[in-house]
Amino acid sequence: MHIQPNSKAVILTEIMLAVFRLQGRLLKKGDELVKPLNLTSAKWQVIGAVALAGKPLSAPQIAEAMGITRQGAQKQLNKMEKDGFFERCPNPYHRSSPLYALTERGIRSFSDAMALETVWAGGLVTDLSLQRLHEALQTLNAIHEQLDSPVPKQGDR
Amino acid sequence: MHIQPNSKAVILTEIMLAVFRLQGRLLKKGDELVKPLNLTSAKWQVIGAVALAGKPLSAPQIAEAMGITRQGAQKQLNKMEKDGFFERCPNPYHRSSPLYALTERGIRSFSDAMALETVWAGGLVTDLSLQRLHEALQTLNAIHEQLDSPVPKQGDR
DNA sequence: CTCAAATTGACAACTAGTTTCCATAGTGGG
DNA sequence: CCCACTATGGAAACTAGTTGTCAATTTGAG
Repeated sequence: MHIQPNSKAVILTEIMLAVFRLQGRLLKKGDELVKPLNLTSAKWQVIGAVALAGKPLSAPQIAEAMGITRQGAQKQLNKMEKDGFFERCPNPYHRSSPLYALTERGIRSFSDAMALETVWAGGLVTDLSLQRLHEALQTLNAIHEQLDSPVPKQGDR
Repeated sequence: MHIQPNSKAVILTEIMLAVFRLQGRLLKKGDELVKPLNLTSAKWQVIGAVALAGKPLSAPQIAEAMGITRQGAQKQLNKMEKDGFFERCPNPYHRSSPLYALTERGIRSFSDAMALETVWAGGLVTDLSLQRLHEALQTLNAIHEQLDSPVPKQGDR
């Protein structure tokens, strides 16, 4: 192989592969972690989006917060409302688009999950410095921003 | 909020969220990138696994290389064989588990995709230093290893 | 007010992966 | 050789997301 080991493109490719592997791992770990709470990683993320907002949100708002499509979020919400994690309440700004509020059960699930996650995450990174973690986070966010910017798409208003 | 902003657990949580966001973005970008080649990110990864191995592989070997389940890889392979990217050839070590070899078309798709990706990746990271990218990669891999370590697997050959 | 555009929810079909179960093929120990 | 065990492929049901279509609601320009 004659690939230059210091080429940015090559490193970026390796970062991409690392991101894919990590994502799979993290989802699986998350599923294990919150299984005792009758949650999955996906449901946990939905609950987290509303919990962190601190107020009921509409389905499209939740989708935006999670970075998934409106329909994807709606699907989860329909199931999770049926399962008692959320309840619909009237949206003063849009009669036919209800806000989803966490029920007692939903709130309890979120704080239980957060507690589990804090313990797990704290034990995971014992031999990585805070500095290193910070820099990695910044680098990932920088890549994400560059991914967003160069394709303005055709959506100019 | 009394969360310590410098707590490792908090940073790790943010890294996890960044990984999720990035993964979604990268898959979408990958789909766009290889769409002209009649590929998707998933198919591209399967082709890449075999191409990088440099020799035909069995379905379970491909699954392992990709970090997905045997059945997941098998599904892609069944479709991609039908679409002419792979052809089965006899496995001297296992009569009923064929090796999957890239066809001419598969080889061409891989090199076309790699060319597109190199151009794209090289243009993406203009304002990140090689050093930063390297460190981020190492950090991600370190996290991945720590995720893996408590659950050792069995199984070569 | 009215009509066009945008937003929204429901639904269907699809991609890509998972788990589970089954039948068969290969392997090694007795 | 035989028998238990493992590896494999196939199929089905499932999770979680996507795109696309449709009808109804909401909004805003004129």
